[in-house]
Amino acid sequence: MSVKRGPEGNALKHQLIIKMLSPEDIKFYLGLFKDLSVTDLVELFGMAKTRKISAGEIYIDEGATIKKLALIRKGLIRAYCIKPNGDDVTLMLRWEQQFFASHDNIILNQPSRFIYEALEDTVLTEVDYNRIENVLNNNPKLSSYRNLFLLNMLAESLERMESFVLLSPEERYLQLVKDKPNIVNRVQNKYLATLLGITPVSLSRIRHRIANPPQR
Amino acid sequence: MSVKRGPEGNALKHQLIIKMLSPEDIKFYLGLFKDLSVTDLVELFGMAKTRKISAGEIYIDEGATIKKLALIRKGLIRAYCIKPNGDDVTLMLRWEQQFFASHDNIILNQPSRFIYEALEDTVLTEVDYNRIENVLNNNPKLSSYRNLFLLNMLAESLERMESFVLLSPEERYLQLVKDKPNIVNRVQNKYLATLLGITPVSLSRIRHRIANPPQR
DNA sequence: AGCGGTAATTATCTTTTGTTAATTTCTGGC
DNA sequence: GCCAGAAATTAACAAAAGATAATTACCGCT
Repeated sequence: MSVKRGPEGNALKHQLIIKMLSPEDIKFYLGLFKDLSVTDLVELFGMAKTRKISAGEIYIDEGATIKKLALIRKGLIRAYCIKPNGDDVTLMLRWEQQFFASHDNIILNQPSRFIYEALEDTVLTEVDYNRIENVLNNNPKLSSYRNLFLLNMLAESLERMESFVLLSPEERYLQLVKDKPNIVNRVQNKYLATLLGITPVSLSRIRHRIANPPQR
Repeated sequence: MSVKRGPEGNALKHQLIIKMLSPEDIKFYLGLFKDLSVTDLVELFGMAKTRKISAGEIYIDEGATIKKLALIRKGLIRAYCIKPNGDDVTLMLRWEQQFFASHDNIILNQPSRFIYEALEDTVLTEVDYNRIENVLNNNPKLSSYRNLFLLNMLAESLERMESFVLLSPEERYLQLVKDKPNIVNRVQNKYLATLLGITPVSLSRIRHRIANPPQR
């Protein structure tokens, strides 16, 4: 009896966990992480919860300390913060098939300075980073996946940084329209403006300039 | 004989490698990586080379493809790129005890768009990332160190990004002076200006405004 | 100490952005 | 389909930044 306990226990655990992941979930994750085994997927997402957030609702509030890591299945999330003078500034937009995390909590280990709200009705899969950290550390395949994600996030962040140094506001807007036209359509201009580091009024003028090029 | 070959070979290898790392090097690295064993350090830096670059010299040129990872022991490195119109823009500054890498090569797997030059006589320890990648992947302690570094780089990059969205050019300059006064002193203003996303002329005016606040 | 080249500052002018407020357009809810 | 509130645009003005050029300050080198 005692001999079989270990394996039996594991098998049981897996069965239970697999029940929490629907077949569609498994299929979805397998599509995203092509070279991961179902076992690894279950290990990662077994303790994941699905959450629905309706448009306008706040997902992570300022001051939060829970290390949430979420994958967006449907919808759109905006991270913003409130400047001392009161107006809010968009720092990040995330949409379908993208991960995001309260980065103050996970990266800087401090209460979140940012607020994460849903701009559309949103469905996401969330895990508590504390609970998966061990799994990530001990499973080499998952470790290298985390590494890959960090590299991707870094690349994205560096690219955005470059855009501020190398491009004018107008060029940044044109780049955004070119690279993410669907997002431009889904998000209000006032949020896009602060994301680009300018005011909504200024973005409006830029759009006007683009539509009416100065003829001579 | 054949029984002892493995261990013996390893011991020999270590001895040879340790010879390449001077006692000062070992001490230096131990100070930087407090919880790494000497064995791990040797594994990482055993194949590292020391390079001296004199002020004004280029370390990595545009179009380079070698995945260099370097630790600055002394001196200061500037990464910049040349815009289509011809003027150069500083993207990054790195100095003592900091790592840097040709990030186009390592992160994006493409020829470097940037040029890395020494602004001062510089001494650095360099490794070919291809050669240490296996070591990093297979040694859990080193893996988690790499992870930590990626997180730090990400945090830094995000902070810089935030500064572009949340602060005015003047506030960015004040922040730079406050956070890195020694770097401000070591680097020419024209390089600081483009790092802040403005022109040297504009930085000069900002400095003037700060020195002569508008009295009323 | 003096020379020459570069960096930094200043000046002038143009363009762009920020700010505030008014006006128009859009949109969701009934 | 209408109405209220929000978003986007437009307007008007102030402030800041870009561009170019001239001037001044600085620095390395002999």
